[in-house]
Amino acid sequence: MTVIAQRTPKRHVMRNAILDAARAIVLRHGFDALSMRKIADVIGYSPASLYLHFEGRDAIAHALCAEGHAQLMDALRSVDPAATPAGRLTEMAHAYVAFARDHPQIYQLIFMENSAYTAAAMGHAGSDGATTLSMLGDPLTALCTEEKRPAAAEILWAALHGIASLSLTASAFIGTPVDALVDHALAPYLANTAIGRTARRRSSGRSA
Amino acid sequence: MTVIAQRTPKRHVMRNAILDAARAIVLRHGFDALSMRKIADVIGYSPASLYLHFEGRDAIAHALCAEGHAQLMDALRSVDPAATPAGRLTEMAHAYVAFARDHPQIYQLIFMENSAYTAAAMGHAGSDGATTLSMLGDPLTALCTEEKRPAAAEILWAALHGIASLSLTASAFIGTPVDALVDHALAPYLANTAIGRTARRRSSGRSA
DNA sequence: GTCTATAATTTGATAGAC
DNA sequence: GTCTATCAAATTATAGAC
Repeated sequence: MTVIAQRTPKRHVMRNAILDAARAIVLRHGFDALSMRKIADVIGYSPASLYLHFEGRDAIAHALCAEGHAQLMDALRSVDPAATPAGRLTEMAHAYVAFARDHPQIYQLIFMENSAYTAAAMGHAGSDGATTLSMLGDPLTALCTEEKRPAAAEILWAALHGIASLSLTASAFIGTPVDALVDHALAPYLANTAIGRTARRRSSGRSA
Repeated sequence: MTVIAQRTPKRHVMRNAILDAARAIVLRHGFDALSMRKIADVIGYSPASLYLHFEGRDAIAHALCAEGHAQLMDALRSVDPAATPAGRLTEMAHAYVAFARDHPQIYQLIFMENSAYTAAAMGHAGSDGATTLSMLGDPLTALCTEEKRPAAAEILWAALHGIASLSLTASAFIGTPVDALVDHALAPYLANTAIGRTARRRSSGRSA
């Protein structure tokens, strides 16, 4: 932690510069537009230099996946831990689709591209072992029987992903507001927790 | 219909040959692998000839979208029209996810690539005006109040798409069988139609 | 560590002969 | 309608100088 850690001082700096540039390109023009040359241009290095820090384009994509997933986990973690399980679940669900709406290219990279990228995102699983499923499973522990919880988390995740994902590719055909869809997906879990009204209030007061 | 229709006899033939080749490439190696040259190689024509029949790669992709969506509509239409609304809804939902499982590259092209391709698929909307939403809405007419039907169709579609889509990219993280997830998504609509047992039976007896 | 230079491909698309 | 030939560009990745 004192001397050894400084053995390669600039390694992280350069790596981060590459990832910053890559992230910017993906955010602006989508993942297909990501290339080694464009990254090199952005950071003012030659393309050859990138290979000193990453094996290739795919390794950078994998890193972006892990990073994006961690970002999503942070968003889910930002819910008020003092709230009731039902409240936390509601917050989390809305935060999930909001993340997809606010970072569509990242969301698409992580969950809509292919199973390798999804695995790169979930496999790494943040700095701890958190995944979308475990995050949703947490507030569900109080709302489901022990037995039904794993399946419940997957069911809810699938519902939220369906909403988030269709809102990116098929928004022209979805007339119902996204937050109303989310509230509907949550309804079975909140049936008699008297938080229905809260959920309904959230639906109205949301913007970009 | 007699003379005029024969004015351009081979037009459709060539067009179909191109689409057949394009479809084969997408099915085998995914949409990213689709290029004008590869199509030309497959059909034994020069790349230049393709431009006589399609504006470019994107036009071919659009045609594949429309075709793929029509194929999905056919799958949904193949449910027994004599069955009860609840039965038809159940059949349709399972047919939907089965289509995604059996034609993952096509499903991804239509619903997971971008909104332009989704619009190209849904906008065309088969030979009639059918879309995923209207197909699901049909059996729902008998199971929902008139008012709730449009939203119900979108909610169900989102749930099914979430299941289908995650089963393609995140299957490693989904432990619950796909058909069980579908049955769960259907449950609210089938609450008291006594078809729950039928749905449960379907879940066990499915294969590729 | 970084650069220059470049190899080796692949791409979409077009001009013009036939 | 189809082909040959080709353009103009982009891509990943590497070799070797510094």
